[in-house]
Amino acid sequence: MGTTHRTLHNRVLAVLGPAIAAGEYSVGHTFTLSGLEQDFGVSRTVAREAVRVLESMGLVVSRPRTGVKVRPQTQWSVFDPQLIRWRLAGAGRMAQLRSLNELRAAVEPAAAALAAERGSPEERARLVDVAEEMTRTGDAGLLDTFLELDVAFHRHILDLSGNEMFSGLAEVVSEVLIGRTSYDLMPHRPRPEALRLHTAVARAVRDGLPDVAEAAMRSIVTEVSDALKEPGPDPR
Amino acid sequence: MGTTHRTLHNRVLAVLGPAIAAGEYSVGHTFTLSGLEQDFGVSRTVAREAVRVLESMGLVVSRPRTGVKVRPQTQWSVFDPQLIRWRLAGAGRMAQLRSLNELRAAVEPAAAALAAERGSPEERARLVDVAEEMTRTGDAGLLDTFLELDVAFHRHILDLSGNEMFSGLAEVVSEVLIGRTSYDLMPHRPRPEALRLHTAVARAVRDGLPDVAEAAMRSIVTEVSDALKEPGPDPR
DNA sequence: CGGATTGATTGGTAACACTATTTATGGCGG
DNA sequence: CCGCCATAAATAGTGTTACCAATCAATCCG
Repeated sequence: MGTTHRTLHNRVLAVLGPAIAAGEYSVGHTFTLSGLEQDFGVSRTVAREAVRVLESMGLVVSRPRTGVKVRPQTQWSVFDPQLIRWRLAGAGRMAQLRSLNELRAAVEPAAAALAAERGSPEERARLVDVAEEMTRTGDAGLLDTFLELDVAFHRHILDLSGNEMFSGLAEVVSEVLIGRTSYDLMPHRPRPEALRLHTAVARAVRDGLPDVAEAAMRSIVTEVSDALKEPGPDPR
Repeated sequence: MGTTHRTLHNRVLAVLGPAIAAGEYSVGHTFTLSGLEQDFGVSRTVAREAVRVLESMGLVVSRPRTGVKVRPQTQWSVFDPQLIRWRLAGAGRMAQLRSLNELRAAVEPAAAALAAERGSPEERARLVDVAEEMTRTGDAGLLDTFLELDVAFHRHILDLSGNEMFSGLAEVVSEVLIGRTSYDLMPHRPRPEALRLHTAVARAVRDGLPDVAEAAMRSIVTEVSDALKEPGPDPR
């Protein structure tokens, strides 16, 4: 958790951001700079810098005479990686995971298709290696290593898509995969079907078959979102 | 063009941001705060606030003794609406439009499917009204009104999806639609096929048919991306 | 009821001390 | 004479304080 608390305003953000993101302050609640100065024991400059960042994320607006007002969620920059992290860390975690998974379900199949069309042959071939390694570690029950490979697999496809916006989701997808396992939303042993599908995606990408890659990836992500719809951690 | 130049640091951002986003400063180029103070004729505080915002978008890093360094594009928050606007305004316009369209092609069909499942019957029905109005104005050749309706149509579907991240793309999709017409990347008269498809999406959503809505929307967005792939009238 | 007043709060400037980091220096051992 | 490491100096961001200007919601008064 080496979150960069290098500067003072980042330390203020690390407290204020998650609190606002978690809805601990009602929409319309207003802070004052002097209030923030006192609460955090920082100078005006630092408080202002923190507010500027929150403002650029759409979490608050700052106006003279009014103060720093919390905006409704609909105005937030919901794709900001920092905001996503704050929400994953706090109360909105499940809601955030759900919407992120719906996003994945939409984006990753498209990314797989593009990856099959673009990307160098070597890089596409490397994907098969990762998939096979996943099968090995999955069968062996090496969960930590498996997670790392899973993350690498999905990130690689997003990068191969050649679309910077898809690549930009890699970080977020990683956090979803990690968060999912650490909150027991995953079967403790990877399902054979899932492993088979990952290999299918990899081979289709390697062989330059966009439609096949897209379909296989769609199976992966919809299977996952079905699992998330079920109430709690899987019994049995 | 009412971009909020209310504050001084926003005016600095309005110049610095687009310049960096357009790649006018090579990766690794370093500014100094005192340099920015002089170039823009602002105080240190203002320069620092601008840098803080750029930093939170991943465009630069600020370190002691080193200065404010431009980061490689792979580190940028490519979903930040502000950054997207800057790129659409400048040199990276076509590239940005292309990646945004690929994103739309992935997201909007999924959003249409979700909209058919969720959302109140009244709101879903309203979509049909918009589609029919589009057909009327389209046939009549009222291009400005048609664009407004088109924007409203797509925004409405993204909102009805009930996924805040999809809704969060509404602003961006609007800018794509607007930018597309204002840069002559669209037929000057809406194609009858496109009008028919919009109506088909609307009816499927109203009738609660996710698969039909998804398929029809997919036809819309892939048709558009095909149009973008063609060389087209080179602007400028 | 409408327009002027006012005071709370952010916006902006300036000057200075602190701290981190790079670069240069110098001394020491080989 | 060379190489290496410790140390000092230079430099740029970081943080603090104080003060004044601009804004605007609320209030007061004609």
